[in-house]
Amino acid sequence: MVTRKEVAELAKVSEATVSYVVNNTKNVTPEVRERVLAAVHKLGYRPNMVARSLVTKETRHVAMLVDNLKNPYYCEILEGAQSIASEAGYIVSVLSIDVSNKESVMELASRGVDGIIFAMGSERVDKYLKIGPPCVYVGENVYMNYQKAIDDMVGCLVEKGHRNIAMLCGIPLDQDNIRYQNFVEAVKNHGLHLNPKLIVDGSNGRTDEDEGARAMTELLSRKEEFTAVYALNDLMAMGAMKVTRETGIRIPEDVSIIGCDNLNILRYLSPALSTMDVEAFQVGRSLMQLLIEKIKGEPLSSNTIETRFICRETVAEVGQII
Amino acid sequence: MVTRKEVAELAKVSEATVSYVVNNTKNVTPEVRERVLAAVHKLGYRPNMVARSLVTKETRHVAMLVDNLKNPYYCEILEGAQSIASEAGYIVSVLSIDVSNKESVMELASRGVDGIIFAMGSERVDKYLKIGPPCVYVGENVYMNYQKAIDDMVGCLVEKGHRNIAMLCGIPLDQDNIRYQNFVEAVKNHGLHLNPKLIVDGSNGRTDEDEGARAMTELLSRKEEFTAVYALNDLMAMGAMKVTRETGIRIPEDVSIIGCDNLNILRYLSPALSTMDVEAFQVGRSLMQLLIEKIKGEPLSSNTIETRFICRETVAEVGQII
DNA sequence: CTGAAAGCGCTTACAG
DNA sequence: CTGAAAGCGCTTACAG
Repeated sequence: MVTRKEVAELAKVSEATVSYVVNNTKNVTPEVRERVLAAVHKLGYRPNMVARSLVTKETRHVAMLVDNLKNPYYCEILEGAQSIASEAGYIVSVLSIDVSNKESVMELASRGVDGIIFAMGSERVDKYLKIGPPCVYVGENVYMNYQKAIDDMVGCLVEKGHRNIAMLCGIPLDQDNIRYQNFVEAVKNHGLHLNPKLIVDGSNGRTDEDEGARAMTELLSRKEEFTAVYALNDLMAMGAMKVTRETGIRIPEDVSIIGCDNLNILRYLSPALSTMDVEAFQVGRSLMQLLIEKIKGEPLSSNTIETRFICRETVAEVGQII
Repeated sequence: MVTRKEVAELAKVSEATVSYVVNNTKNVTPEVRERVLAAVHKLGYRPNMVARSLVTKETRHVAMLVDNLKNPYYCEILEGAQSIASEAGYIVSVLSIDVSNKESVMELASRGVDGIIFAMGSERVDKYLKIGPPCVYVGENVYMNYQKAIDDMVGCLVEKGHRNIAMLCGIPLDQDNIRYQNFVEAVKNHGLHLNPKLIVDGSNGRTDEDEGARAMTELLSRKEEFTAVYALNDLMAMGAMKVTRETGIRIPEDVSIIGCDNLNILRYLSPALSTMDVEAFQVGRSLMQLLIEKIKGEPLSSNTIETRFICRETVAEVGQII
């Protein structure tokens, strides 16, 4: 790499002056400016960001923590975040984290990341982490309002004659499982009785297809009556669909299934999965935007994303005989 | 952040000694060592990686460039790369790049990344880029041998009576489109005639569902006879399936469809897409492994990944009436 | 308008 | 075994 020193020598100015014109941070006479620019161009000089970071204390590098990178939902959030980041000169690294690992957060801090996006819906880390870079949390700084979508979903099911709706929870109930709470609320709102045996709690904190399959298997083994299943997210719903089909139960004739996230891929499933749109790309944008504000020390605003129930082919009238 | 200086003061040693024990890089008497460690622990000291990088010239940060982050295939590669990276103390950032953009590679260089993984199957960048960090390329350093899988695929189709097999190419033919070349070879090997009108070239370099839909539409508009379609990757195959279904053509009764990548998600499609397994996770691991070797200046070995045709429900006998 | 100098937090010969 | 000192490539008051 060519350094500032070489540019200074070629342009016959001091190293400081090179910085001044490169960063456009001080008035410089046009002639000097031109000389420096010419030298920069000729040598192909680019400032060493590591050195710059050491003095400015900012790396323009943020991290995004997810619990399952394979979930396309996170890819969309990431793309959203990157769209804002690249405009602002930031770069974002995604890391898969098993648990909310204090150690790995500390390592990120020592790497000098300017901020961290917690994209997984888990508990906060910076509460017991006084130091460390600014953080934003999905569910907190960007709040996703599932209540209306879940209300609509339950309403739609009730209208079609469903009374016994199961839920595959994924995230354990002892953690903040907003979607579960919203579901309980929605069930009440529609005058249904909530049968606790139709609620399958999460086990290992995973929320992927395998967990969906596991939870569905568990649900079936309970021998309770149900005509609809709401899974925490689309991946779990897909796992549940697989188990359901393999058991010989028809979708949607025998059981209706609903997911959440509105993954792009769903449009290619058959039957097409009913779900809730959560505008993941927009969530990513908002998270990054808020993080940048927080980094700059601006008063932290927060953002609410509305979600929306999308009824597709996996939902049908109860008792419909085909 | 607490600095080395504070640790030195608390432990009553020089700053150099702190480095020596933290990095375990020189013999230090046990007593001194203990004193330093105690101070480190008490203060919660972590070395500032930015400062360290400035002198060691390594950031243990690598970048991975992809053309479509939404393709789960890249997520698997990324996970593979990260599994090796985290063991070796590296962190990897993914960046979506529209074209093989020299400018963005230069920016990564000025950020001090230690290396770059080119995961998209596009042309090399470092050929006309003398400076810049070490790079590894999928298709070059990790070579994916599609020939056998594609041979098997064509063989399987021929056996089922197919004679006119179309291909949706995605990557333009003027770039290195290995899978297209392998396909041409395989068609020859099985004594078939290659009808150029059944080859749909890529348009914009995209290789996603939309491009698959576009290419399939284009293929149908040509009014040529065909009974099978091989798409560059699973995403394109899914786009093609959608268009096919919407046109009222049945899969696989009227047309067989084959993709490539063996995305996890395929197991949940119906009919299940035939594809080729490319061991994306393993590809990621190999890429990262090779990159680390290259960074260390070790003689660069290369790696071949074998692929394998997987016949599922989207392939059927030709002319089969149901 | 320009530059000499201090300093960012580290590593690592080198001398004691 | 320990530490004083130079240096990594920058930014930025400060003085001229």
